[in-house]
Amino acid sequence: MSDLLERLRGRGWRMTAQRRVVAEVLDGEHVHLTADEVHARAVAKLPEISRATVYNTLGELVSLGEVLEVATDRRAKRYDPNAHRPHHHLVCAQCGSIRDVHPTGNPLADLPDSERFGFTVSDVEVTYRGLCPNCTAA
Amino acid sequence: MSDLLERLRGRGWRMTAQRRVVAEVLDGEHVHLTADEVHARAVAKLPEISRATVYNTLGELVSLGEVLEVATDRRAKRYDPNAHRPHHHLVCAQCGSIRDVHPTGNPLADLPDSERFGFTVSDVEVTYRGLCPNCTAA
DNA sequence: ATCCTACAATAGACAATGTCTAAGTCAAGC
DNA sequence: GCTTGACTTAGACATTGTCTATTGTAGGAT
Repeated sequence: MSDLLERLRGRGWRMTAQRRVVAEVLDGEHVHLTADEVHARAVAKLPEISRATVYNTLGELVSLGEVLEVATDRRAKRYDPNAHRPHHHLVCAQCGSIRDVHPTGNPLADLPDSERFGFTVSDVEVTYRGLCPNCTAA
Repeated sequence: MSDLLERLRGRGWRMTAQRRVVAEVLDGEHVHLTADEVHARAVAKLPEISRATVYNTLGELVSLGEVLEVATDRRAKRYDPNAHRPHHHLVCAQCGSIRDVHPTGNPLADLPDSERFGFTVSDVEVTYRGLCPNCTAA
């Protein structure tokens, strides 16, 4: 994730303790935290960080294309640091846990012109839903 | 949509003016209203209907499988009365307008076991994003 | 090493969407 | 036409996110 910090510095980002902490929290595979979860973990490392700063920083990371926003359910947006490898999501309908998945096939090719209604289609997002192993057992 | 009212009566629904109005508002193809939009249109027909009733009724229709919830963007949930014909959505990234689409292919078959992480996968939701004809022109 | 200044962080008010509760109302069966 | 329990209502409350005015500070200039 220090790669990330380097990249951001190269883009003229001013490096602050708050931004470093947010970037650290968002490190790893299959990480999909809500803004509030990011805030909670950031506070653990830097108690005086404010909610607004976390929201601002997340918004900046999204604008810069370093983090993806995922809206898999009706609740809070989640932030996915795995922005540089295209993927889709598998969501547990019960507990909300999320995994990154890489289906075969190309859904963009599956949308015929007659179904495009004159839109310029640029992107597609696939969300699989089901029960995770824990919730299946219960 | 009177089909719908009949089906609901058959399931023991008490028929009220409020529920009838909500069902009427949700009639048609490519209809994807937010709860507030449903409320606004319902008020036009029945001025004293309350917000809570609209939310309750929408929730009941979703539970009964007569209406789908669609969360295409970070904003309000939308309600899709086209619940009995499986379909996906094409969303304008600029203005948020939505069309129902029917892609070829079967994305469920495109998720190998090795990418299921022990989940029991039951459903898949595909959201295409792009610019609608209006927003492309602008 | 210290100073400046524009950019960043803060607290908290505000906004949008959705949920809950207590009390009153009414559809439908008797 | 009663009765009753399901339905509706108004508005308080909860959650998530945004904005603003003020204070602080990173990093270049001196």
